Amino acid sequence: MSSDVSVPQAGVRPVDVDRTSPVPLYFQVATRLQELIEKGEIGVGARIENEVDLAERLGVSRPTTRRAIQYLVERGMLVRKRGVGTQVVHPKVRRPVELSSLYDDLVAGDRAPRTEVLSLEVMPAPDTIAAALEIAPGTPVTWIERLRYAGGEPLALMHNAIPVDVLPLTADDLATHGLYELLRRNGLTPRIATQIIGARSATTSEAKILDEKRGASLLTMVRTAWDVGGRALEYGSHVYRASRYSFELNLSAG
Amino acid sequence: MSSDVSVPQAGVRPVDVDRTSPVPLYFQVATRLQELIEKGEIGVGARIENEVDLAERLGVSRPTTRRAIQYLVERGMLVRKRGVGTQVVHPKVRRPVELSSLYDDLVAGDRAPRTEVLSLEVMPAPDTIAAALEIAPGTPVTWIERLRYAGGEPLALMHNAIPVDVLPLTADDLATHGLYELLRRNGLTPRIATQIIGARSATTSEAKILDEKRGASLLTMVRTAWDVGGRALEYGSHVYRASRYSFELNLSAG
DNA sequence: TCCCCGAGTTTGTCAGGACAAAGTATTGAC
DNA sequence: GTCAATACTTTGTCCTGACAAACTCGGGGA
Repeated sequence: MSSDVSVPQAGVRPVDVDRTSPVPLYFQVATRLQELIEKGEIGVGARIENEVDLAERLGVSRPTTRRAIQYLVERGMLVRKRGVGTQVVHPKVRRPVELSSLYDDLVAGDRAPRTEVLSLEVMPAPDTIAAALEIAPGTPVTWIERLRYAGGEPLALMHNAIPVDVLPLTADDLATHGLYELLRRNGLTPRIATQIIGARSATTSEAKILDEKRGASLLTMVRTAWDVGGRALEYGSHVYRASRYSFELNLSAG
Repeated sequence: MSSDVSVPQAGVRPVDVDRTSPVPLYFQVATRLQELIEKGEIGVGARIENEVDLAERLGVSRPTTRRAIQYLVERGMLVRKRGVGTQVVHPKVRRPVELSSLYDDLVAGDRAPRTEVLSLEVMPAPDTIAAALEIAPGTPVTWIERLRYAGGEPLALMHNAIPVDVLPLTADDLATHGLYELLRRNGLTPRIATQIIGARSATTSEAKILDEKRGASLLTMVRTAWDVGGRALEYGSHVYRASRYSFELNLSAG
């Protein structure tokens, strides 16, 4: 096999682990390996040393080494095959990162984002929103309408509903902070969300607000986010100018 | 704590594991636990038995039990806290499942899908496609144009490019099998993909093919998929009728 | 009554050993 | 020379044992 030539055994220098440190040994090993991989010192496609030898040289047990490797395998940096060995995968294929967090970071990437709170009121939840949030219809929610700008242009019209017993909100808060930032600051961590992305033509009023022609294509996104306890934190129904915005996602299988 | 009342200890019947089976013990235990949780026999929020007792009653070692529990923790069904125990999380919060695989399963869900191959030819890759696939411009690729129906109506117009040295394709193959099915059958497993979802208005010819009015909103999706080795397998540029289709995604954070 | 401290519980980390299973490379027979 | 059986390498599974760290809860002291 010619591939053997291009798959050199990569070594990890021995003296590495610090047994006085409070950070677990397996994590120290994993971090060390990750560094070597990211610096390119182990090279894409290279086989790393086998578990047994690596454990011996680092002075830790095989289960500890194994756990370190497993950690990196789960993060998508390594691939193991029984009877073969453990290889470094291509950087392009890494990042099992769940998904681009939300939407803010996308606009924040290059263009100066700005958010204008058009309205904010507490009202009883209508049926559709109550259903999405899995709360009783009529439960008081804070209903927010915001207009997001990027690069001086309107980008998105966002509607959100947050149950008041989840978090009371004021317009001042939202003027300076993102909704998710406010949630997190109050100990409310969204864990999963379901999104539906679609498209439709702009209504006359939407077109006016977003500075588009009537009938222009809009991207729509409806989302509900839950925390660890399964409590719905937020419902959102947003429309984006398709001419200025798109969703980018990285998915990983297996 | 009143929560103790609502958090009963849930038991797992002892005789369960089959040591003659080729399926690993930890997996047998994990499967058993998962069944109990999904059937609701352990109830949301309930604490499961502690590792040590569970291991003893099942007749396996603690590491094995631990691994089984860990497996379910990683899948988002359980949450552990040191000094506290292991709890069943709310079903809504489960499913760190990466993402709905692709598109096929969505239409396959309820409506009878059908695919018509409009054209298939081998041609040198134009610059944009070559760039997306990270191959040299002019490298021969199979260029496919397909029309997907669901429930008797046209749903999407799909364009794909697959490098011929990745997989040679024929129209017959594609008439009866999905593109990803063909890839997988040939040992080509897409591992990650980047997608960009946007929207725009239909051109006249698109509107005609898709049975829409001119200027109707279309969902657009551009995707490149790579295998474990970082080799680009497929480039796709698809348009969907926004009136009949939307993307649903479940994302999970941290 | 309130607070702090310690005992008990439960998960987290780590070691060392043993065998099984899958893949690769070598050897041997034809 | 080709092919199949064998030996070897490497990861996968499983065990026993031990101690540490985080959390809960009850008792004792101020």
